[in-house]
Amino acid sequence: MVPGGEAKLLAQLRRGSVQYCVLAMLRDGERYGFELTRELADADGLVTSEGTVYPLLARLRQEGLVETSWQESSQGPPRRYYRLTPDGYRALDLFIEQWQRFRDAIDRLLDEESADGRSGRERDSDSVLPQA
Amino acid sequence: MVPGGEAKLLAQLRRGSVQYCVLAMLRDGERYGFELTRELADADGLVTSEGTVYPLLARLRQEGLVETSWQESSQGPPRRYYRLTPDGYRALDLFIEQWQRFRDAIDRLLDEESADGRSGRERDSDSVLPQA
DNA sequence: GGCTGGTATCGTGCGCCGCATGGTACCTGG
DNA sequence: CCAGGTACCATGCGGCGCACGATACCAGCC
Repeated sequence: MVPGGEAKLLAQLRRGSVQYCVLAMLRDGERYGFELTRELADADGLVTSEGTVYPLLARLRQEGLVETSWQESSQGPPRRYYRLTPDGYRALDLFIEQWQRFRDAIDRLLDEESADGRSGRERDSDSVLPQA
Repeated sequence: MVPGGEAKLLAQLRRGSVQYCVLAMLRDGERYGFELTRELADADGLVTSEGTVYPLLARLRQEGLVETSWQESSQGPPRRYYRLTPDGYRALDLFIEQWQRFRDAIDRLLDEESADGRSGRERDSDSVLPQA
């Protein structure tokens, strides 16, 4: 079991959800890329980086889910602010619905099997039982 | 918004979790591929197909997370049964831990932003205030 | 015998997206 | 003038879900 295998595991898990996390973060007002990156990086279990966020934002823009505007900053280079379009809101709502179903499906599967719910499986009795 | 966009959305979401669902299903006894495929297909929010499951099982075998044995069936071709190895159990436990953190992170993000939870963001005060 | 349809296995190739890498530009402080 | 923080971006790789198609065994039917 390679150390850092968790990283790969999580990288796969994040697929398809990171972009909607960004949409969710834009729900109550506009933000800029660097800010979004920092917040995602801080969020427990969602360690991302600029290399993830910027290409992602470019895609969202191409798909018309967000709009942008440049605004000068008092310190540092100008920032590109992102805000949701109506399509963006719709996409987010759709995701939330799908996410809940997906999440519950996984939870159900993990719980059922772990919780000694072996009501009627034949279980051929040889069995390994690792004492981890 | 293309109809069937949900399918793509879910296909991405499933990434990195389907294989662990399979491991979870093998937790309490051995099963064969076709059976696993049907159960996953029936599970709400997890519509997969043989094209997903068989290559996945091959990978799990290569990585040593499952072992297999052929058993004849009273009707139809012989079946290849899969069961967890100790490494398989460990991988599953690791996933469950990571999954819960990930799941909670997403839930927190979706809830916070929707529930007007903007308690203490500094929000650099120069700026714009979009009246969305 | 041939034909259909269900059960069961497997291989190949595409597409998507997270991420590592590396590059540019602005501003401040030493 | 250079280091370091802020802010933006493009490119290419890798992994995995999935569509598609192939193979084989068995039962029923005419």
